[in-house]
Amino acid sequence: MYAKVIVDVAAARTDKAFDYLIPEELEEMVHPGMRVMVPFGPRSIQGFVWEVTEHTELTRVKPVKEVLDPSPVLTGEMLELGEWIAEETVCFLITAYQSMVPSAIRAKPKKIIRSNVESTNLPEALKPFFDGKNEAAWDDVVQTKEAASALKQMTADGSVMVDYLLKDKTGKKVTRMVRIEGGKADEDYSRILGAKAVKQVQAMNWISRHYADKAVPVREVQENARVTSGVLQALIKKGFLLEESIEAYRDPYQNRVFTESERPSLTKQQEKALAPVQNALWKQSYEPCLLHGVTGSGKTEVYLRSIESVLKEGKEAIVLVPEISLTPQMVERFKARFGSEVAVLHSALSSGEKYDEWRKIHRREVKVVVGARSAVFAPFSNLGLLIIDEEHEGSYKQEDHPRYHARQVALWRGRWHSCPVLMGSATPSLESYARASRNVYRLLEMPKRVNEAVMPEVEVMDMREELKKGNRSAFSEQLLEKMQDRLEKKEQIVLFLNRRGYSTFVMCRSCGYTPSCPHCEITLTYHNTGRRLKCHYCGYGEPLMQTCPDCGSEHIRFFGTGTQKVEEEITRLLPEADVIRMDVDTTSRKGSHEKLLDSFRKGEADILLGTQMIAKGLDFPKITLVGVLAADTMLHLPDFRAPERTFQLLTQVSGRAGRDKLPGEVIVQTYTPEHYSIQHAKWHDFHAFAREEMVQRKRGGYPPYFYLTLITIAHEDAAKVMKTAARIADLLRKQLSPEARILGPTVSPIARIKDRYRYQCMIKYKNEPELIRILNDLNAQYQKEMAEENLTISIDMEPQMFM
DNA sequence: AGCACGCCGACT
DNA sequence: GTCGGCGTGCTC
Repeated sequence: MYAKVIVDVAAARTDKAFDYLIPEELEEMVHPGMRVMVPFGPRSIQGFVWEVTEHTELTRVKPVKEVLDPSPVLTGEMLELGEWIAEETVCFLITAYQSMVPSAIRAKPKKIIRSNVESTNLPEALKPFFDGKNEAAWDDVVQTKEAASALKQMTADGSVMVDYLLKDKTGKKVTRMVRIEGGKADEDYSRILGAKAVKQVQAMNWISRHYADKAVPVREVQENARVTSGVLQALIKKGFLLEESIEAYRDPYQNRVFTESERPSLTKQQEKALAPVQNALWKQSYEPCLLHGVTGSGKTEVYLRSIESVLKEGKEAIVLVPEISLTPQMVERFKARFGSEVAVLHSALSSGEKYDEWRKIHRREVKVVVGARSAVFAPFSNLGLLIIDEEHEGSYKQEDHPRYHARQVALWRGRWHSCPVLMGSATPSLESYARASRNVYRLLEMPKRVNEAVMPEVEVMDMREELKKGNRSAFSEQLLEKMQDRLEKKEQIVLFLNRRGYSTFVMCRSCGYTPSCPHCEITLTYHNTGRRLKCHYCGYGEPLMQTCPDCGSEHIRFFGTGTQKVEEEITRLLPEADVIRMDVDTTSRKGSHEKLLDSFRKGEADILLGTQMIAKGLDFPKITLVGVLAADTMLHLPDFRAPERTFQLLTQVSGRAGRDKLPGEVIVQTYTPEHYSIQHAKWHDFHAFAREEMVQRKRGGYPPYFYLTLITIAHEDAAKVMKTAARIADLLRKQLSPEARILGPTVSPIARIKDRYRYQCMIKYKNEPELIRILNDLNAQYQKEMAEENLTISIDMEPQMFM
């Protein structure tokens, strides 16, 4: 028997299956989807078994060395899905497979040297590394020239061997347990053990009273029977106790109690949305559904009910949620309803915790997974439903290899399992909305809020007028007045500003000099903490200059407003208000995000001021005023989705207000009040916005009318980048059909990052069956330059970002 | 991606 | 003469 193995070497030339002989003694143990160690050239590496066959075309095959898994880590479905992802996103197969398993099982083999020479006979240069043992770490030895050269000689004459030690990164946590040896329970221990063994008797009595016939964690006995581990050890030795260990899971939620709140009854519109999903589930048919429900319409309850149906069918469900809205509140709702049947996967978990959650899924111990993007790969084999909450979110697209879109993966899996895929949003992406309009997806609408709550009143403030009145602050008069009003009424305020730091940039008033990053083509942002200028792309920082380095002037001015500056301004204008600021600078520490929100919920602050991250999921009844300080910050970015993102953001943010009994009010400050994104958001009119935006998309040749592919070329040498980009554009024009539009090459919106110049080409197309092949050829053609000269050509199918 | 093989310049 | 520089090519 032979195994076709995808080896763990992410390179163009190794991006295929390699054949290995399965030794007879391993024949029963090797199955597709398992990891194996195989010899590869002079070394030994890991790979995934892709297929087990009886034949090979080759005459010389090496044998599989070791099987790493007792059961496959990749199911047959995953193996096939990986192929699809590799093809669709133009990446290596191994890259696709690696992204499907938790990082903890991506074991890194450690290279070690074994010597078969007496340690005293070793060359002087090597002695310190072996330190009397016959093993040394390869990485340490090759650090110095002398040692490396001595090693080389010894390898040549066979007196040392290089070996690979597979370090178990998984670190399964075990709990030590004891149980009473059969037939020995309930005896008179003080008689058997003797009156002198007080502690041993104490331990046995406690165990027989509480755990007569089952195992108990050692720690529990120690704590409750007040004995030390030595006592238990003695009992094990005497044969009164049996020692065993069970695998423990690190449960990040172990200290929380989730109480099932009352299950709300469904509204008419919720029932209407739920029915088609249930039908598809019962009929076992693939059915993509777009659930368009306004903020506060109760989408989550529809998700919960459809999952209930899935569980009743004995099937499994995946719920995808954007990383930032995967808050404890969100998790709580699922844990409360489905208890221990839920696993949670998100980036805040340690790699060990992620691995534990993954194992629960792998072992079929849970039936529901709630998680961010990569949770779409949860290894269920009997899926009944996939849910994508906030379907429009750009973060579902992975920005590095493999550049997959979780929504596309979810649809693929839905088709594989013949089950419904439920995509929900208050502001669907135009791509999905267009598909729903053409009946490719089933459109489910929930236009009303639950509890008869009304949509908040949105007022648009023209900041140009404020400027004319001489108001240079971040707040319009109206907003400030209303803030004062809420403070008096003890209601809460949310202020949104999509810009962290203190100010956008600083400029010399005398000569106009603006400091920019020496490594990236981007102006530096001023941060008040530490009075430093920072680059938001590479992290470079420098102290704020006292005088202009160009002209020596002392007149340095701050332009633009960031969250830090607004915070300062609030303290000045409304000294009685308590403010919580939330942005990447205040939430970088683990758990701080949660802590800040918690304290706001408890009413410990009046104002929550934050960036993007506060736009979603906040559901606090006392918020009655939402202020968007600068609605047009994202409107003028060089991205065709800018209007869409602005509309989505305004809708999401204003959805935070008036979710309970108290009516909400929203104030949107802008310099372009007439813009359609802002106007339609004001009237909560998604359909009108979509209609108008579709016209723009058609005119510009953008999705959903055209598909896009973005090719970015980067290198330290600007001339080389330009030349290569031009050649690539040329090549594409020659090979693609005349219907395809190739734009560029042009300088990327960020022309240089970390000292590398960037150019890009964009392909707009409707139907190019040869495109993938052409892109693969392109990769092959430049493979050498990419490997040797640090040239990068990155191919992004259906990009979400254009920077 | 590694890693060895191989063919040319400066050293004991 | 040899050590070691890194170009070239292969890995079942």
